[in-house]
Amino acid sequence: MTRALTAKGAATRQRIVAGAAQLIRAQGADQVGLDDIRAATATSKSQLFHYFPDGRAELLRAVAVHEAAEVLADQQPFLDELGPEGSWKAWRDVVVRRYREQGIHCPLTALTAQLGPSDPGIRAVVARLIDEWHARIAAGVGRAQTLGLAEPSLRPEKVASATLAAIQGGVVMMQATGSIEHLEAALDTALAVLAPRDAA
Amino acid sequence: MTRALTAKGAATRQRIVAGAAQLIRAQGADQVGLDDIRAATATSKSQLFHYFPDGRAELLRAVAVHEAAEVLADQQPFLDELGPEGSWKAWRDVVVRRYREQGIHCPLTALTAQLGPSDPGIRAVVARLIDEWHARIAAGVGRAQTLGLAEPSLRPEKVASATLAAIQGGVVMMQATGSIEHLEAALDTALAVLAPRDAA
DNA sequence: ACAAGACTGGACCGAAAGGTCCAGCCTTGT
DNA sequence: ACAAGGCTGGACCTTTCGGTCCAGTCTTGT
Repeated sequence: MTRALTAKGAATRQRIVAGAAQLIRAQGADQVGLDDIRAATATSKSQLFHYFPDGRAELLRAVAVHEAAEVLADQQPFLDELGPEGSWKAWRDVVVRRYREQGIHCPLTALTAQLGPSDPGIRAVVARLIDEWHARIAAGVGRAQTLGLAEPSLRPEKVASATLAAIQGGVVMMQATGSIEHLEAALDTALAVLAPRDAA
Repeated sequence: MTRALTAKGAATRQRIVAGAAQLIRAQGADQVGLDDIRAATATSKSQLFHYFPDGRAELLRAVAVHEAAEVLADQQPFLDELGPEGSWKAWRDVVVRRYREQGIHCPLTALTAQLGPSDPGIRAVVARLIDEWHARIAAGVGRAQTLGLAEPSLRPEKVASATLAAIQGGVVMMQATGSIEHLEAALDTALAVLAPRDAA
């Protein structure tokens, strides 16, 4: 952590992480070797180990951090504006579109299921992402309640858990079946408690 | 498929599949090599390839089939008795207990995320499991409606999608955070539409 | 200008793991 | 009893892949 990185070095490191993340998103973590990353980022073996002395494991942790930040960034500004009328649908559409476009490739799933089990560090990164995501949704529920748009008796954390689980579960089902319908149905159902008249 | 298997051969094959499934459940698919399976099942390399000529890939497909059947079997008889008053809670408790006990090790997740992406055959097995599971839940919703215990306007398939997604998503969140609370909250919320007074 | 050290290229190594092969044993059907 | 062929053991091959090493180049601070 006390390494001295020049501007050039930082750029190279960033290029490696971004390139590796893209490969992993597209092909799955266990399908991507250091050689693939090396080729995709126009680097050499020694550069990989220069910037990530602990090798593959450290690089993958960096990818996890990168992807976790990306997941939240993709939902902005909608995620932090949850609360008002229409804000839920706008966010929902962003989420659904995002998963529809990237198909079966979910960075979170790739990291949790493929790397998490054998790497506590990555597990921690994903756990923090879940917590953060959960907190932001819960905050939105709270704002909706303040605005008088949601039942005051609802517990925001519980609604947030259900909503987030609907997304994650919908993605799992999409990855298995190839259909995005389950995701839409689950997310709509979870959000129905906030705007009952929108439920189908 | 037209192979001639004696009783002894079938038993050995079954032992290999069950042993491999257990290892994969405990350690993750990519952590289990043919040598581990060989050691755990007291077999030799040639036996593995005798019963699974296509090697590792074919064996993993067999494990997928085995695990998929297990997932549904574990929920019986509760799954097929969904509908009446109290049946949902009984089933919910079975599901929650099951995941609480096996912790972060979910056979479905292991297969989908670790093997599915690179093996269409396994994807198909998991897809069929999802469809079957979904259909059984939907059937239960239909029975509840017939019994007058659920809103007739509910679409059973949509409720089933939301419920199944709540389970899958809750498991993903449990694997990441280590807490089963999200799973319980999500599943309870999804089932709340069937018995509104039970919702917290 | 000139060290110090950050940066880069690529050959090389060793372990791991999937897969092959063949020789010998056991079961089955006639 | 005796082939035919399923069943088993284990040595061996081959490729992949993470990781090491070293020599050489470019940057930076003084």
